[in-house]
Order: sequence, then C-alpha cells, then structure tokens
Amino acid sequence: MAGMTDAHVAGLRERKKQRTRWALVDAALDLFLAKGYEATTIDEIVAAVDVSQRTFFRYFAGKEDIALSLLTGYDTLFIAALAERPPAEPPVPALLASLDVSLEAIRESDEADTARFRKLHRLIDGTPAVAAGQLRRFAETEQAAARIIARRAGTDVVADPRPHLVVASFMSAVRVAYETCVRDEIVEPADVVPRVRGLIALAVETLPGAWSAAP
Amino acid sequence: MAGMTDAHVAGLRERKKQRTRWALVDAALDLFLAKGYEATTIDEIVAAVDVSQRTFFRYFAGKEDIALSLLTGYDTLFIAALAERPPAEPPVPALLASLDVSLEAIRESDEADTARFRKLHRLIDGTPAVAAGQLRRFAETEQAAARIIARRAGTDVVADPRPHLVVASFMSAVRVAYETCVRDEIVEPADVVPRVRGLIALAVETLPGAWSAAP
DNA sequence: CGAAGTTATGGCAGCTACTGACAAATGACA
DNA sequence: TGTCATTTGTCAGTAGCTGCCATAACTTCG
Repeated sequence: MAGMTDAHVAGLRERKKQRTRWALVDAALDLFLAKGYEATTIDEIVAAVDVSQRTFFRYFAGKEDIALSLLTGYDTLFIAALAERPPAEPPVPALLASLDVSLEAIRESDEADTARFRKLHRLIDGTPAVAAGQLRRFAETEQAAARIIARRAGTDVVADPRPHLVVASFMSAVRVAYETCVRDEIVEPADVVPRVRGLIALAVETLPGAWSAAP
Repeated sequence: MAGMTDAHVAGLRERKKQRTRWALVDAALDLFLAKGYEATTIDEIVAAVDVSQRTFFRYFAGKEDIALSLLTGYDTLFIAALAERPPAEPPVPALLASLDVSLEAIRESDEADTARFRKLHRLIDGTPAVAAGQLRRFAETEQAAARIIARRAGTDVVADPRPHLVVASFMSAVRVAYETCVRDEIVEPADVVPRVRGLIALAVETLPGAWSAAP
C-alpha cells in the first residue's frame, strides 16, 4: 500500500484539494509540536499554508479533527476489513484479523504518513484535548464494528447487546495498547505495531480468566 | 444515603456555594432539555440563577462539565469503594462489588438527584457533545481504577498492563450498559440500576467464551 | 476553443465559549 | 465592630466556529 493519503488518479480539482488538505495537516502537526496544541491558533495554521480560515473549516471540523485526521483512514480500513470477514468466523478472531489489516497498513505507510504518525503520537502524549478526541474515534469505530458483528451473527445491536459487549471489550484492549505506546513514547510505526499485537495477545490470555473469576 | 449533593452542616458560606452550584446545574439541565444543548448559552443559564458568567466558570469547566456534574459524585464513590476492597480479592469481583456500591447510591438518591439523573439521561440521548463527555468520564475513572487494581496486585500500571486491560474491559461493559439505557430511553434510576446489573451479568457469562475463541 | 455551469475559495460580520485582572461585596472570626 | 479571607462581579479580550455572498477556479459541453 502506497499510503492512504495519495490521490492516484483524479481531476486537477480533486488533486489540489488533497494537496491543501495534507498541507494543512502537516502544518498543524508541526505547529502543535513546536509551540503546543492549545497555544497554536487556527490563524497560524492557515497562514502557514496560505489559505483562509474559512477554508480550514471546510476541510476540518476543528482543531481536534485535523490533529486526528490521519487515523480516520486506518479506522475505515479496519471497518472495511471486518465487513469482509466470513460470517461463520467468531467475533474475536474476526476482529483480530481486521486489526491486523489496519496494523499492516500503518506499517507499510509511505514516508509522509509515517512522519505524521510519529508526530501525532508525540502530540497525544500530554495533550488532553487530543487524547479525548481519540476516545471519540474509538467509540465511533466501536459502534460501526458492533453493527457489523451483530449483522454477522444474524441479530441486531438493539435486540442483543452481546456483540456490542464483545466489540467494546476488544476495542478497549486496542485502546489500552495505543495508550501504552503514547505513555512510553513509542512513536515509530515499526515499534507501535508489534507492541499493539503483543498487548492484544496478552489480553487474549488474560481476559478469559479474569472474567471467569466472577462469582 | 440522603444524596451526594446536600451540605449537611457547614458554614453559611459553604452552604451558599452548594446552593448556587446546584441551582446552576438544575437551571442548565432544564434549559438543555427545553431548547436543546447547543442552543442554550451560558448567559441564559446564569441569567436563570442570577449570577455572573464569570461565576459560572468558577464552578464549572464549561457546558459539558455542568451537564455531567451529577455523575462525578457516583464516580468518586465507585473509586473509594474499590480502594476499600480486600487486596486478596480478584479484580473483576472487586470491580463488581464497587459498581454495586455506586448503583445503590444511585438507587437511594434523594428526589433532587433522581430528577437530575432522569434529565441527564434524557439529555445524553441525541446530544453528541455530552455523550463525548461521558467517554472522558469513563476514561478518567478507568485510569484511577487501574491504578488501584495494580497496587492491589503488587504491580505497577506501567510495568504490567494487565490490570489496565481488565479494568478497561470491565468499564467498557459498564459503559455499554449505560448506553443501552440511553438508547432505550430508560431514565428512572429504579430501572437503570437493574438494567446495568443485568448487562454486567451478561458480560460475565459472554466475555470469557468470546475471548477464549481466539486462535 | 470558448461559453456556460459547477464547485471551491475568500472576506466579512457575528456569535459564543472561555480567561485574566482588578475592584467590590460578603461571610468568618476575634 | 473591625479586620481578614474568600467569593463575586465587571470589563476587556482571545479564539473557535458559522452563515452569507461575491469571486475565482476547474469542468464540461457545444
């Protein structure tokens, strides 16, 4: 995969849009790291790319959104992969396989995305607003994944909450894995990916026993 | 328990502060429900209680904070209960027992808190900003709980991520339980409490098997 | 190639959340 | 009652975010 962010073939208009979009993202990440997230204003970001503030808000919902915009691509990949898994497969193996797809995408990203990944992971550490945005992202992905798992099982998320329970538990493990990376300042995709895999494996061997110990 | 919110004995100053605090909360919840969360301004809230806007921000960090302020008391109760559990007890039973303490507190709240609880649950449904605040609350409680569980086990959250994994999984089940209440418009504490208990029981019998099915 | 149509951009005006600094008021306490 | 500590109000300002309309840029089709 050559990266989630390149517009291979498209009209000039579309290519231009992608270019300004990622120029904004890069400018934002650089400024956030240079002078702090809160201290950076939208005006400074748009000045660096020479677009109007109004244009910024046509591309991104806000500061939080631009900071995390890199990751939405990997989320989409995860959900798409999950939807492709064979329906007979149990939930956790399906989730594991789909997670692997997104992890591979992270590992095989081009240099531009890798640089953004590094910067983002360094940013999240010590920036509560961005960390809160992460929570929102995970929650959204969880909703989507739960719907898919429920459909696979032939049930409905409203009628049967068990798919939601399983997905929420799984996603919380993934979230904890990423949080340990941020905490330990592991920013290289090449290091993050095995760390996440390792923590998920640890969850697989820890959680059944932990939940079974309930009276 | 007569409610988390009453200032039994204290100086006049402290009693006055509590009164304005909860007057602000009630005014805010009423306005949020009457004309929508986003459409309600801080100015309208403070006008209803006749305090200055500046005072509002001395009591609450913002709109999101005042909406969820009722729940912080129950969170504190949960964490305090967890810290009191015998160290020999396994994590999930300890978490279950502590959850029961906060659920009992919700059930036995006085009428004022019960009314707030109802309003809040009706508000969260269809108000993404407040729902996002809920996520933050759960994350904070999760951090605190993970530290306690790790200390009980004689380890450290940094050295050993397993306590964090277990707590995150547990809290995600609690969160899913509350989310189903909001979705199904179950707002009465008397109905919410058994629903949460039921979903946690379902998690206990579902999750071990689900996680064990991993290859 | 050029005109007509579509879509992105810029500029502006305005609202609202939120904060710092200082002055005024109000409960606490001797 | 007078002094002290704490809370409150006022004011001015910053910054995120949005609607509106004119203009510029790409696209498409004759």
